[in-house]
Amino acid sequence: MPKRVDHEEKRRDLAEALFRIASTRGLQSVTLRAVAAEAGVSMFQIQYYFPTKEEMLRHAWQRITELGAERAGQRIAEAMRTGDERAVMRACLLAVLPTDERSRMLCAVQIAYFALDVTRGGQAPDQQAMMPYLVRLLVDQLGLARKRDRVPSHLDLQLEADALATMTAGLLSAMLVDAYDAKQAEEIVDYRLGQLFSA
Amino acid sequence: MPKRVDHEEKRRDLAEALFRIASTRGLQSVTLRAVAAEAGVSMFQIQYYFPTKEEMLRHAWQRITELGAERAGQRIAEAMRTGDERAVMRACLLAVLPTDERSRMLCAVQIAYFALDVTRGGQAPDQQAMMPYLVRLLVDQLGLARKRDRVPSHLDLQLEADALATMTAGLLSAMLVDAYDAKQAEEIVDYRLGQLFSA
DNA sequence: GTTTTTCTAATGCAGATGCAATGTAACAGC
DNA sequence: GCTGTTACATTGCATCTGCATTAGAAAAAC
Repeated sequence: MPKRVDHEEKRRDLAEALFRIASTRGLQSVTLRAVAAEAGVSMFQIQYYFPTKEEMLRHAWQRITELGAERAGQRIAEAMRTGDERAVMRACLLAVLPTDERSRMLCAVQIAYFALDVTRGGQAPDQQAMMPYLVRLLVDQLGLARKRDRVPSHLDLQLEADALATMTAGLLSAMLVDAYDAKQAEEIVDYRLGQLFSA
Repeated sequence: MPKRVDHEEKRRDLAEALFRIASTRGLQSVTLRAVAAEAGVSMFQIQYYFPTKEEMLRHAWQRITELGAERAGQRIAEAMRTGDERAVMRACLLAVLPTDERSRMLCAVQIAYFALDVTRGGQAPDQQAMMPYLVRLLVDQLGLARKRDRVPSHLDLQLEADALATMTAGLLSAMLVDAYDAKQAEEIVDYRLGQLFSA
């Protein structure tokens, strides 16, 4: 057999090129030729590794959720090791925000995919899977904190978690248009958590 | 002079056709021919009323912000007549959410434009103008409420307003993918306002 | 050396796209 | 009733799109 190539790695590289185009020129500028040029390969390779454009976009979406879950998972797992509910919740809320250039790019692309799904019948399988997971985690942590009397018992855990999760989602959008920066986002999240864990 | 036509009204009609396409098939499906077909006119009319496609998209964006501001403005003005700060804030937070089919369509289109702006250098003039305006209004209302001892004095008005505004933005996105419905959104908003105005 | 995989390079193609040119019907003012 | 402006239809065009095909070469396992 000839030059052995890791197909999955190659696909990941091509997906990165796609991200670069989508984040700087928009998802509608993602064409087979554009991705090929950005990746520095011939247009044939794109067709070689992806049977169709739709499949390329689908794979890139899968990849971006993978990267996002990886990033968030690391930070949350790290916070979980402390056993501090507030730290875990803080990690949950901040881990998905665009804090550096890399995450900013990925978030921009995610927004583009999100808009595409919203405007086309609403098939957003992974988008719908992330939010409920985040909310459930927050509810659980709040439940633990309540058991330890770290948060007041009169709180509605579900509604608190909903409020926090949606706030983070809005914060993500706002940060992408530079309405808030990373420091301000931390401040807002810490302020809210402070309210819950103080009273 | 011949058949006098209200150009602005015609442009509004064409913009509505554009919204219908963008909200059901995505913004990348908005072509001169598609808009013409959707509006039931010849393709030439599109070119006649808009010098270029870019200009058509720009006009439609301007129109959608106009419609949004109109809707929100009405509800907020109505609430302001009561003189109740909590009612005003409630109106601010709920007025921008997609509660019926019409607003849902417009919000979907807005998200599409938003994604386009985020992924293309970040020129989002009106997007950046709406959020600060909403936050300022919330800060003002909180200030009034504090003067009347309706909210605790230890609140950080700016951070509270930021938290509420971003929560609404996130709620909007979540509602578009049916993660929450209008009733749940009201519940969350009322819960949060209840916290502020009870303690 | 043979074979199989990976890739280049070139090309074609049918459809869609934005845009422009040309032709024409209607209606207001004189 | 002519004239000229306005509103519109039709057609064509260069370009780009996704997708397919072809001929061939480089490279590593056998």
